[in-house]
Amino acid sequence: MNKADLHNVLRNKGLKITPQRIIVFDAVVNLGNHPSTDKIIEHIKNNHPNISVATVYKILETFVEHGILKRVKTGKDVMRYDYELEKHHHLYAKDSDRIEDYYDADLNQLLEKYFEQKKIENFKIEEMKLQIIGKFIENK
Amino acid sequence: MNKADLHNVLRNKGLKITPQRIIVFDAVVNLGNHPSTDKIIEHIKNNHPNISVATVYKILETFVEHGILKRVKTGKDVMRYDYELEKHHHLYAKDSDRIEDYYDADLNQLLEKYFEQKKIENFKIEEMKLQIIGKFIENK
DNA sequence: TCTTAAAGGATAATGATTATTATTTAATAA
DNA sequence: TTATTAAATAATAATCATTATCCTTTAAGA
Repeated sequence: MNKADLHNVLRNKGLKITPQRIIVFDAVVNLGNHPSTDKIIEHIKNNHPNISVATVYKILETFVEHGILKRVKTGKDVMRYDYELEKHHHLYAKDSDRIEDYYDADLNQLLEKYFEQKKIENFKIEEMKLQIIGKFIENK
Repeated sequence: MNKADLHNVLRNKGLKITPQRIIVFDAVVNLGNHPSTDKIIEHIKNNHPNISVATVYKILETFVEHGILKRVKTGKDVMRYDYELEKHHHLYAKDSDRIEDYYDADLNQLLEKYFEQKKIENFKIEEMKLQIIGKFIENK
């Protein structure tokens, strides 16, 4: 999902293409992904002060309903949003509360193969997400 | 972590062993694990109506700080608690919002082996949690 | 027991989210 | 291009979970 796709997706779903929706989507993208509601609202307040907070909440809700964004959760108490729909996992550092996407086709394949053999009783797998918890190492 | 251990853990951490703490811990265990704050408070209200809600919040916070409980997050908006400290993953059904623990030593080994070879740049792995999303199949 | 720091209880305050309702607007067709 | 209308937005009030405050009680150790 990128900015250009948004138009089409909204149209296909029968949702109106409004400036507010574009602005909210841009905000999530510009904030580098995984922003919290706070961050999104703050960003929009700065750049488009005439958009109502209630509208932002409603748009986020609409986007999640229609699969345009996903909600991500960490151990902390805030909701965060993710616009990348391509299959990926998350690197998460508790101390800094930082999240990064982690793409790894080999890993996906490994997991899929594994669960083709090893069936889980009474459960049909649709999707798998690995949360890799640790520390980011800053290189000086 | 089981009920019997709680005493020792509290004592070792220099935390006081209070009836309220025991009751909150029991509530989480009795609720079958992964209960939401709501469920915990409701359960305690029914069985011990003289415990303050604020106290329950404070105890949950204390338990998380000291690793006695962990917070679990789903895609939904509520906080849930997990007392099982043994390494495990989660089966999660979006529709019913149900979570089950999933133990799989082979899987743990597979993942560990995989990441021994495949290093992630600038990241030191401490822990991995697989969230397996899908549907529970009820058998009639 | 006595002492004291820690913990609990009650309630107010906070703050994020949701609901409400009037107004505006995007989309469609005439 | 304009008119129509359902959908979307804005503003604000209401809600509700969580946190803070402050006073009282209690667990733990001397």
